[in-house]
This record gives sequence, C-alpha cells and structure tokens, in this order.
Amino acid sequence: VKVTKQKAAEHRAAIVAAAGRLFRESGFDGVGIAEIMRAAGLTHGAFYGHFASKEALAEAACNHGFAESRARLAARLDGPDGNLGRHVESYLSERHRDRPGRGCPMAAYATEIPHQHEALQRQFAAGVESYVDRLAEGLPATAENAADRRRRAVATVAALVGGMALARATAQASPELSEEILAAVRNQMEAAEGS
Amino acid sequence: VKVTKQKAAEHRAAIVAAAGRLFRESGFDGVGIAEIMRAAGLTHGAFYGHFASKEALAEAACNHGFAESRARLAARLDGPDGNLGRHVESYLSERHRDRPGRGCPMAAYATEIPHQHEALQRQFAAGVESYVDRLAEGLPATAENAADRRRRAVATVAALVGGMALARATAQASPELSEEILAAVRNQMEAAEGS
DNA sequence: TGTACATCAGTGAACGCGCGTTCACTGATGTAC
DNA sequence: TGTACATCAGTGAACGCGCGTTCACTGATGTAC
Repeated sequence: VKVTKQKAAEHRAAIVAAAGRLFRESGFDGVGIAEIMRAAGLTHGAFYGHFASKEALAEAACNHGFAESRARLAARLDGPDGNLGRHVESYLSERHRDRPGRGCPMAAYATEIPHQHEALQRQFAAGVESYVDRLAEGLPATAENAADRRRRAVATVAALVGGMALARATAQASPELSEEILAAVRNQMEAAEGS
Repeated sequence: VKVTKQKAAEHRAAIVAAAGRLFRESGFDGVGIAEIMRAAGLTHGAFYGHFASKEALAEAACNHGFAESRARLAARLDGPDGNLGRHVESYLSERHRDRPGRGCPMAAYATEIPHQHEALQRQFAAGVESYVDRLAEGLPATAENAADRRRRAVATVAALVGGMALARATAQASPELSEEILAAVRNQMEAAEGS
C-alpha cells in the first residue's frame, strides 16, 4: 500500500500535528503510538517508517509546538495595535486554558520535562530560550538596558506559565479558584506594565 | 509475619513519605508500587493492606506534601525576622530546584494534575487554596484591602511555581538559563515588594 | 500469669492488561527499458 | 508512450516487558479462657 511521496510527507506532518495536540492534552506518557496514529488517520504499524521511536516523535512534536507558539507570540506583539498586554490577555484566557492541545508547550509540559530523556530536555530548553528572546524583543524599549528587558521577559514568562499551569490544574475541581488565578496574574502584569 | 499495630502504622507513614518523595521526583506515572514499597522497606505485596489503590496513595502523598509545604511556608513567614522575601529566597533557590522530592507539590505536579483522576485533582486544588490562604495572611498589611492581598498572594504563587517549574525543566540542558530564570523571578518579586 | 488459637501484616509468585516495537505481507508507485 | 519490475509506505498480527493488582501462604500478635 505504498503511497505518493507527497502523501507520505503529509502523513508525517499529520503524525507530528496529532502528537503535538495529544501530548499537550494528556502528557507524553498519557498517549500511546496507536492513539496518535489513529488521530493521524493511519494504523500504528506505519509509525516506525516515519520515526525511530516514540522519543523521537516527542522531540519533533515539542519542537513543532514551540514553533507554533512563537509564531502566535510574534503575531500578537507585532500585529496592528499589538503589544504585551494583548499577549497577556490571550495567554491567560479561559480559551487557552481549555484548549491545551493547541496552546503553549511550556504550560503543557513544564513539570514532566525533568522525567523525560535528555534530547527532549534540550529541545524544551531551546524552546524556552527562543520564546524568551522573542518576548524580550517585543517589550517596550524604555530607558532600561538590554539585560533588564531580558530579566523582565524571563519573569513574565514564568508568571504566565505558572498561572496557566495552576489554572489548568484547578479548573476541574475548583473553577472559581482557576478563574481567580488567571485574573490575579493578568492584574499583576498590568500593574507591572504600568509602573 | 504480622507486626505490632504501632509498627504497621509506622509502615503506612513510611509508604506515604516514600511516595511523596518519589512522586515529586519522577511524577505519579514515573514510579511503581514496587519501587515505593522498596523505598519504604517493605515488599510490594504489603501495599494493598494499607491502600486501596495507587490512586489512593497518590491522594495521601499529595495531601501530605502540601501539609509539609504549608508548614515550611508558615515557619518562614512567622519565624524570627521572617517575611515574604525570606520565603521567596528559599523557594527560588538552587537547593529547592535540585531537591524536588522534598519541595513544593505545586512545582512538582502542576502540569500532570489535569491527567490524573478527579479525587487527586480535588486534593491538589484544596492544597493550592490552603497555600494561597497562608501566604495571604503573611503579606505585609498595608492600606490595601483583603481582596488586593489575596490577588497578590495568588499572583506570587503563580510566579514562584512557574519559575521553579521552568528552572527545573531547563536545569539539565541549560544550567545558565535555569539559573537565570530563578534570578529573574527573585528580582521581579523584590521589585514588586518594594513598590 | 500462662496457654491455645484466631487474626492479620507481610511475603513472593502469578495474572492480565497496555503499550512500545517488530515483522511478514500487500499492493500502489515510480523507474528502467 | 507503454510495459515489467523493484521499491517501499502502510497493514495488522504478534512479541516482550513493565506494572497494577490478586492470592495462597507464613508466622508473630494479641485475645479469650
């Protein structure tokens, strides 16, 4: 059942996309190859024609997720009347909270990364680095120097990721607390930007 | 091989303690019953005399971890010259980063919680709630009203948890980035407290 | 206080299921002529 | 341009391992007399 080279390439992309979504929704260890392949419209046997292992797929999916995430960040910072506040609003939204499969890889993976293999940890660290870089670029250029902007970018990312991770962790058991977390971090970011 | 009722109670406590450490180090799905029981000095067969399931143990371990964590928080806020800054320093330390097994359950578990069973999600949410409550109590009482203090407490927890989770996730692959994250969040908290 | 016996915490083998991975096979693709 | 054939993406059964859970058994505990 050989298929066109183009079809095969599309299949590979579909596998990465499905894995990216499912891994973010259920964790690396919470989804199996069979489920991912089903979501990609194939059977599990075809998997090893595209990737050497589940680990290799996790790396590709992580990488792809960060690329998407950076693109969204860039669009919000650079778009018409784009700015940091706009990004904060959509990052700390209920929509983002409730759709982890399409959201930030940091908020989805953070606490699992230390338990994963080294190559994936490197992918993740590179993703964080690139995300911070992009955010630092987008910060309003005030009198502060580059090092200060970088510090602010890092601290902002930490607050966003922590807020989203906790909002998701509490969403089911305590929707009020979850909402409160999102609002409190949004509020804090506004205050910090104002100062 | 029946043992004293007291011994049995000690065994149960040892199981919870071992589970609390191992779950925080490797995640709920990253450690098996056998490993936990070995760490507690017993064999795996004895487990079901103490707990109904691995899920039930996870709940007990989560609960216990939050209790420890709250006690530490209270000690740092109330102790001699204790204050928020003191807590921030030790929370965002390399020592805390490198010993997740004895550290904050939120920073250890946050992104795994949504994939776990409902009872555990409730335990976790209750733990977050109690941690926030305790921190809000410890905030310097300025002119701001109770709602403002609560918001600040929530935002502070989010920044601490996000910072620690990201510092851990990047520690292996990029120690510089990991250290930078801890420093940036510490810096931001000082600035916020100063204002 | 001493003795007989029921209780029950702990042991270790075994079960069953899920999941990552392998493999023999299929049949469409794309190339050599 | 048409035909024969090697290639190789995809299929689905099967393997092997780890892990949560069960169970028959052991022997010390603690209770009834």
